[in-house]
Amino acid sequence: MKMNEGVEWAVHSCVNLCFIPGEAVTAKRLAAFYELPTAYLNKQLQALTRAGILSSTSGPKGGFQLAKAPDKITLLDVVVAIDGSEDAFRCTQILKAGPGADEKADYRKTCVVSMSMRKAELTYRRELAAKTIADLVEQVESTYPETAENTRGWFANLKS
Amino acid sequence: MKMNEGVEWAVHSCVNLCFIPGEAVTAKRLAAFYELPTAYLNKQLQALTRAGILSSTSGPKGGFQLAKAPDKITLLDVVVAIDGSEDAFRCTQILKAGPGADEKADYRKTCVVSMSMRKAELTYRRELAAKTIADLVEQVESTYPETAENTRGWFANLKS
DNA sequence: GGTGCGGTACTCGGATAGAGTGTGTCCGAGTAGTTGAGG
DNA sequence: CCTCAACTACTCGGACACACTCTATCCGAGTACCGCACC
Repeated sequence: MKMNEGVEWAVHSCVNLCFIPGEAVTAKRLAAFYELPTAYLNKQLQALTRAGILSSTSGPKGGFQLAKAPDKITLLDVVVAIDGSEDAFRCTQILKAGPGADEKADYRKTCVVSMSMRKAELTYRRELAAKTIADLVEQVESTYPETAENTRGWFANLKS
Repeated sequence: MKMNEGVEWAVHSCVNLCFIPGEAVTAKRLAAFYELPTAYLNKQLQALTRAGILSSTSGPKGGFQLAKAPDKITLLDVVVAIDGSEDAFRCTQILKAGPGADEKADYRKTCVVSMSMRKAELTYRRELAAKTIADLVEQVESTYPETAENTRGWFANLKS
């Protein structure tokens, strides 16, 4: 059960975008910040764009920026955008192949195994949904006060 | 983020083994119950054995049986045995490549992104750890009272 | 000098290879029961 | 008739192919800016 590696990049990039509001930042610069492969990060940002989390602009002066307020973007949104919305536990309804099975039953809802696994995942998703990008930014700013300014400065210098 | 498919088989098999206590059941019979590929289910049962959840016996009259009391086997135990104990979210500490990074810092513990993801996973694992195989068996017996006897009967008939 | 048009440089976007892991299968290692010969 | 040993049949256990998804990359589609010709 491994999550897509791009989720980490995506979340960090969203946080960084919060430090540079009202400006389109290219995938190239976002990638340079963490020394990531540009093309691959671009792919993740595309996924975020498709999900409506970012908005993208082509051409010179183009790039990505947040499409929504940071407090409206949850960690779950980002995870789903990159990693898909499917549950980790896939109930294949093996009970249907068992003896005495009800062909019409939806065992994803009645099987106690499936229910337990789903319940656990639900708490997981709920936890992720409770955390927004704005929360993360706030946490960073209170714990590492210089980070915001440093990041802004770094991106400003790279511009030249 | 997809979990190993074998987890579903493993949990169901553990539950079935609870219905047939004190007897070694072969992978072949367990597989036949749900029409699963025998060799592959065997592989999962091996993993459960390595984890100390099942005990195995070779030769005729051999097979698998629970190595512990059902109320000492949690869903988390089974998931870890089959799917591994690694966290789904892998913090690669990309902050280390960023500007102003502390080379000695362990960002798995200080990075707010990593912390949030880990916290969510922790609630997930806690939920799984709170549910035992015995709980599932009890749930089945109270919801579908005839299942236990039917299962026992099915395995008894197959023996011939 | 002002205006409009074409070229250029730069960006995102999707289509395309390569690597790693999950999925499925096969044959060898080990053991209990059976059967046969010998005492 | 009893004992023992070899054989057989059956099981687990790990090694071996196959397929799919994640990882990584490249080239084409689209756009703002710049420069030049024309009015």
